[in-house]
Amino acid sequence: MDVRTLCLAVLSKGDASGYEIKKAFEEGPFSHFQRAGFGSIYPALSRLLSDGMVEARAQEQNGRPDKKVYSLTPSGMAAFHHQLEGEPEADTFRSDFLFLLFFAAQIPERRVRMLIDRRIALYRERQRTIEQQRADRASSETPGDPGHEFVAGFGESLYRSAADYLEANRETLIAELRELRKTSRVAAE
Amino acid sequence: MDVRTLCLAVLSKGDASGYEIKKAFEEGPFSHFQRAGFGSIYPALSRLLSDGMVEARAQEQNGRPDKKVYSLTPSGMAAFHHQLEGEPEADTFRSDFLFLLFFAAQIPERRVRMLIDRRIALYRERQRTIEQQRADRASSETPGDPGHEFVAGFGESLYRSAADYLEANRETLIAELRELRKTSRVAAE
DNA sequence: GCGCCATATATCGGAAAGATACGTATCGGC
DNA sequence: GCCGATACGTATCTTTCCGATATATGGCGC
Repeated sequence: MDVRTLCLAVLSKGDASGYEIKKAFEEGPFSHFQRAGFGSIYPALSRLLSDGMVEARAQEQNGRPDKKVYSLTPSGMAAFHHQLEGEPEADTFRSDFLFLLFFAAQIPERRVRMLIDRRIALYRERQRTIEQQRADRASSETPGDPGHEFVAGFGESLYRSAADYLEANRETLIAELRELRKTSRVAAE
Repeated sequence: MDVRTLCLAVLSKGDASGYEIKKAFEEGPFSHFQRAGFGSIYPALSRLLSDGMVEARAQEQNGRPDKKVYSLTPSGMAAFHHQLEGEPEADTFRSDFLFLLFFAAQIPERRVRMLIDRRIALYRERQRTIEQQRADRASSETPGDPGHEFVAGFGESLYRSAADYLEANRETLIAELRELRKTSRVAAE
């Protein structure tokens, strides 16, 4: 998904400024499976504007510089729905963490341990964040959007599995690394 | 991880040409958590070469154009190990699939069903691929590298969880979408 | 004999990301 | 009363990256 489409998606949920769109990718529900920075959002909005897919109005603010609030035009809405009809591209997953652990045999045991522990904490935190957000939505009056809930559940489930795996296999890895080091020391003699 | 480091990583496992490095990211164990295309690999190798981190020798081949086989220099090996000491950047996960499902309420039921079914098949296939590769390694003489096995196990486990979640929640999602459509029809009357 | 696929190197253009610049306002601590 | 951190807000610049493309050859099936 290119950043233009992502902007259309955010705007389909309500008007927003460039800054607010960025926040949607930092904190909102999108944050777990899409992202975009200022370097992509502002050029995307300019182009959407000149293509007539969004409209902008300057909103005065006391003190702060004007906010440019963008809203979807009918043409932009149509373009967004057209994008929803296309075939999804393959997911991308990139992990420096797994890259490092792949070379665990070249890393001191203490550091391996620390890397894994930190990662478990991170995954647990993400898991709890999603749980919390879902609980908040569940307690509010409006029934949650089924798609939103399904996606949130997917994320929650994956973070839990990831943390579970790390917890379950951490000691085995450490033990195997020790064994390996012992063997290679013997071989070197 | 920038592509230069990724090239060093592949070369640390043995000499290779640019084409072979690409294949390592398409089929090898790296493929599940890092990737790189020709457009990044060749420039990266040129720069590593001029920085003295790799050496190249042309290997003649009958018919085919010469293969340029790169190998790590001591300086390149040092740079690689230095990279292993740095703090890993945050993982990136991007999914058009989840993006689409987030907007499931705007998508026809048949298509939602198809998208999920295809995705389950994809995850199961990936899961089985890793299982197969691990089984092959287990049956060979050489004991697997603990880091490699740990990372492979992580991937296998995640693909399984992802497929399990989709299977377990597919019908619930569809039912909720039907309910939603019924309600909004009633509301429109 | 034709097209397609695998091997193989290399570049180009566009998209994207991170860093940075430029500004204002608030809030807490010292 | 001042300083730094944080939040709000728009925008560009440079590096990096990726997909498409160009160029070549050989094998295989049809």
